Amino acid sequence: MASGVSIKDIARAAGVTHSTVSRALRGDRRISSATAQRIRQLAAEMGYTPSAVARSLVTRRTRTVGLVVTSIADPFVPAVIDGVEHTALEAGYTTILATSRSEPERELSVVRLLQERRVDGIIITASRVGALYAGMLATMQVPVVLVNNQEEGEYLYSVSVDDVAGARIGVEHLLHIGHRRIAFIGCPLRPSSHMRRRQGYLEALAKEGLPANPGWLLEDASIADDVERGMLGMRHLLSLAERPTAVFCYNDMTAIGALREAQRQGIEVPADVSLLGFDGIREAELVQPSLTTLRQPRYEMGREAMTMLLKLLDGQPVHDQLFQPRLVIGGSTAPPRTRVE
Amino acid sequence: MASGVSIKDIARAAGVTHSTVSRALRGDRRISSATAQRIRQLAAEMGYTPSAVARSLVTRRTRTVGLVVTSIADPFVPAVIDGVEHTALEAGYTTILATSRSEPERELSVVRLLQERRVDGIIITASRVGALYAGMLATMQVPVVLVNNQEEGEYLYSVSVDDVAGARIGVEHLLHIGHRRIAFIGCPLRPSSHMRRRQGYLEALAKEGLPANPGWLLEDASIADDVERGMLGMRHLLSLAERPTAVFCYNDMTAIGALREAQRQGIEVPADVSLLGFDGIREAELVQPSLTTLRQPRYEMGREAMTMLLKLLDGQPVHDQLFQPRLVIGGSTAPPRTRVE
DNA sequence: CTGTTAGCGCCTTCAC
DNA sequence: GTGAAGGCGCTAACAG
Repeated sequence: MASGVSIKDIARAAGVTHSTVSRALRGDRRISSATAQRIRQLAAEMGYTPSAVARSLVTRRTRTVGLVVTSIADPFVPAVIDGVEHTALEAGYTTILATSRSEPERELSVVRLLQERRVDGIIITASRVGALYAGMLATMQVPVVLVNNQEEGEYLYSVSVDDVAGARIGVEHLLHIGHRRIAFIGCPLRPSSHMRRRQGYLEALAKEGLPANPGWLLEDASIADDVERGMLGMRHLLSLAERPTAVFCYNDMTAIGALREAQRQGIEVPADVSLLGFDGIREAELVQPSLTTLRQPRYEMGREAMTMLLKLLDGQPVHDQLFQPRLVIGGSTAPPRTRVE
Repeated sequence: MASGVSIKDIARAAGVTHSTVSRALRGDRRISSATAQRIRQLAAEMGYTPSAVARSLVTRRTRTVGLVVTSIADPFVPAVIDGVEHTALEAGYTTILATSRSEPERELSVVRLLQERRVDGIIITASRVGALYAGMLATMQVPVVLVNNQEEGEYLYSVSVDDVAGARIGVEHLLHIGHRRIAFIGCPLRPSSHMRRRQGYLEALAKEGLPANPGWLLEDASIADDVERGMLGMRHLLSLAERPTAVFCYNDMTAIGALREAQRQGIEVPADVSLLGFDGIREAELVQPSLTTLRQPRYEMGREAMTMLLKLLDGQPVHDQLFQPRLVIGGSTAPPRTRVE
């Protein structure tokens, strides 16, 4: 800890009480501008730095929020952090960062740590135990906002992307340019968005009167790494007698894996097979061809989560926010080479 | 803030003093295991969560470190955060994250904020005002560790990558495969590493007896965005009567910009011009062709910075660490098509 | 306008 | 083995 000098020291030097110093330093109108001036001067000279921990003890607010993310290596995460951190700082709040590595126990222990730190509120992205917080909210008096909660069930405040609509719009695009044989490489390890994107995929097919081919619906829960799951998924699809002409991938990193595998086998994208991603991460623009994808407004979602938290801390009512993803057309989708039926 | 229950409440319920509770909860051997057991039981039932802020006030340690980064959008940053955060958590420390946006004033105000929070130590990446902390270290009693400090001058503890050696090795690789006309697109906005990479570049040329062509040494301080500076730099180089056959770019994002511009003009990489990056970020592997680059062990550098901080907090002596970047050969470099002289 | 007093939740001698 | 008392640095009534 720092700067041994406290308001008492300043008080002594100024010949006043520590409460006078406290007031002067915080700009209380009741202090004569003369003494206030003198005190501020002294504080600066003596190198005084107020102690947020002492203040927090008495005000019972730390002006600190906890931000729990799965992993900073997940390309989805950084922009969310950015949105949260900027909004927090603007409001004079500090952000404590913690990673859960997508492990439920770790997520809980990290939340406990944040409680001890007496954060005023908590934001959790891709929580796998979101429902728990509804109950905990009673005991722990801090509000929790979930971003893209990954567990079905009751929970309180949330900011999410509309997975169903996104998937539907994306698959509709594929249908629109002529595809009829469309596969889906999912990610059951993120149960909530997996099911929702799957649903949007099925809805789009159904609307077109197309039956879902179960052999084209990949739901492998054994592979955590997105790129690898995309590669293996693609390898499987390409080995089928009846190949799809387009593949909707759970997210961009999965699509990148699929792309890599296709190119490795000399399959051309999009000429031989079209690829659709989800997320709109920077990497999607860098690969060749660039990915057609559904962009999540990640920065804005981070901002909104923090804004929501600020409202909750202010006692204002809030309602859940559902963000619409936007279709970004890249080079990975094109009409199928051979029209089927 | 949370959980109204304090050790006093537990004391009352257990029929002992709050000091007994304090001891029992922290496993003081002097408390009979019977009462200790009872107290722990009670604490759990009552949903007690110790207050780190109250504890910090008396112990004068927060077990918290501040981590200042330029921007989380900088692809260099996330892995460093990861290394710091993991190491911190292992040691029971919490990480407060703050971004400086590479603005010196903002960096300083953020550091002040961290001081108020009474963090035990601070880690700053790519600081532009590193030297200041040497002086401040006297007043503020918290140690500061700099990662890739971007300002020449006196400072205390640091973890850096060996820019000179990295640049030299990279350019030697270009020379080795036959290039003689090698340009450099620098980044004067990061003064320290710019100068060092420039130096390594010049040293490698000199060792080969090659004069440095000033027209091939680009030092534009007016463009902050790496990709854009790479694009414009490349455009300029391609417009020259005497074109280079290879370009060493300050970092990978700059190289990606250069690559994009070359491809836009129908110039083939590496056939027409070779490209060398620096950093070894994930994006370098995704572009076509993948970049030849110098990989910085970013995660390890984050770990080392935090480890160093822990030692400092423990009163142990530390010495600066210089990490060696590793040459990663990708598809962006090849022998020049036409041998010159 | 300024001083007095109390207490936030916890740790820590010093007694018993 | 446990209690009593004091204080970490600050804010917040309540007096004057």
